[in-house]
Amino acid sequence: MKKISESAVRRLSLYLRFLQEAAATGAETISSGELARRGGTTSAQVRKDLSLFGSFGKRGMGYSVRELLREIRSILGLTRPWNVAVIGAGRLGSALSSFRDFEARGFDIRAVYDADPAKIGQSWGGLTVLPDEEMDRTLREQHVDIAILAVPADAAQGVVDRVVAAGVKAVLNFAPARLRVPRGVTLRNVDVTLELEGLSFALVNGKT
Amino acid sequence: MKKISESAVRRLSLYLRFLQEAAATGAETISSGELARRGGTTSAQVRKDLSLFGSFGKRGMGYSVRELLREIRSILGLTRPWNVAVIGAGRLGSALSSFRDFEARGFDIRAVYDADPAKIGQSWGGLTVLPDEEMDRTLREQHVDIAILAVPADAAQGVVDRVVAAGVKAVLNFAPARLRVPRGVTLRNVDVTLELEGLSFALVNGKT
DNA sequence: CGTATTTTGTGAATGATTTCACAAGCCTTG
DNA sequence: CAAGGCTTGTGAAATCATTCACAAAATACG
Repeated sequence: MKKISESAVRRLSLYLRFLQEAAATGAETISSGELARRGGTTSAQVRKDLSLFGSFGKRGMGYSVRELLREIRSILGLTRPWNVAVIGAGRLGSALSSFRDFEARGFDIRAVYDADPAKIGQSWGGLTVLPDEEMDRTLREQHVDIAILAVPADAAQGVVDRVVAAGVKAVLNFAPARLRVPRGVTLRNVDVTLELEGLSFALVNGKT
Repeated sequence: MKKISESAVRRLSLYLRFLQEAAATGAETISSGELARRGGTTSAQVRKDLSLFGSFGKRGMGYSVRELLREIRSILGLTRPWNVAVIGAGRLGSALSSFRDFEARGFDIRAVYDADPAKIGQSWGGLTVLPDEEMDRTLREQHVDIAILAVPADAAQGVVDRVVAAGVKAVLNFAPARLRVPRGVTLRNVDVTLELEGLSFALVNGKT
């Protein structure tokens, strides 16, 4: 299979969102031009992205919203639900655990962990904060696929090592730290400080 | 001036972090190879990134940690503090407002706003949640440079229009929505759902 | 002082991604 | 059912980003 760039996957995810919006308004079909307009890209880009996976459109007509929704969901692996755990029950972990949007998209938060005894046992919308000693066992038991790390930077590498040992194959890291994971485990970082510094650069350079 | 890619700026931001770590351990110099190792890139990439802005190293010796720190901070516009406002006092806004790391890096959170009367007046670490009607006036008064949007997706475009009208030139958007901003305003998105879907794709495709 | 060693800075080469441009397909209309 | 008008799918071209490879500069050391 061809190599798919990260940016292409990001755009597919965006197209999926636009398709859902279009479906909500009752649209039956949508053109690459319309998807491009909403995504701030070009129609050729949209068609190229889709062509990496097949031919889903009808010439002259565009794409069937329903069909393309189904295809992109399938490409992105969103036809099955994923089990997610949030590690770290601080303010950020709390915010992420309560984000109802995730459930709607098939990311089921199965557990929240923390090392702080004061936090353990607290209940958040049906979830109880578990002590981190139970992490290793329960991550396996619940077949957790994705771990979201909302822990301090200096704890992050230790935590990621443990979740990987417990069979987790995908990690979304919010700690401002560069983590090492073995081959076969996918890591993505959300680094707010980096984003702010990017904005700072843009401000002093007058770029858009 | 040459065009600087977004990824180059991201890497500079990372190098900055590594330099701070190195400085903390008392290191006087650092090589491109060492920076590359920590950043998961190559030494040639590091040198190329730096060469976009000047020649900061000594052949045979590497870079002076102190000097390169100063240079990168200057490149990224981090020699002055920036005024930041957080819009939306939900859980995410709360988490962001309390993130002490920002202050340390020169991003001063000057105000938090919300539209919900129940939240207004609450005090968080020296900041009082202000009603959104005061936004337009106080953003200007406080010379806010950067707005962090932590509001629901369907409110985001309206909010961004208002902060732009109030003179804000950089926006960090956490809402899962594609926003339109005029030329001269920089927008960055942090979209957790997109990241999760990227992980989902990796899981079903066995990619790293 | 000269040689060995290290590491930078940077053109040239390679690789990846985006844009262009157009033939081919599908629908509508008369 | 033929002509006209859209819109797709995709090679080719162009642009953008990364890696290579090496001369030049700096130090260390005998």
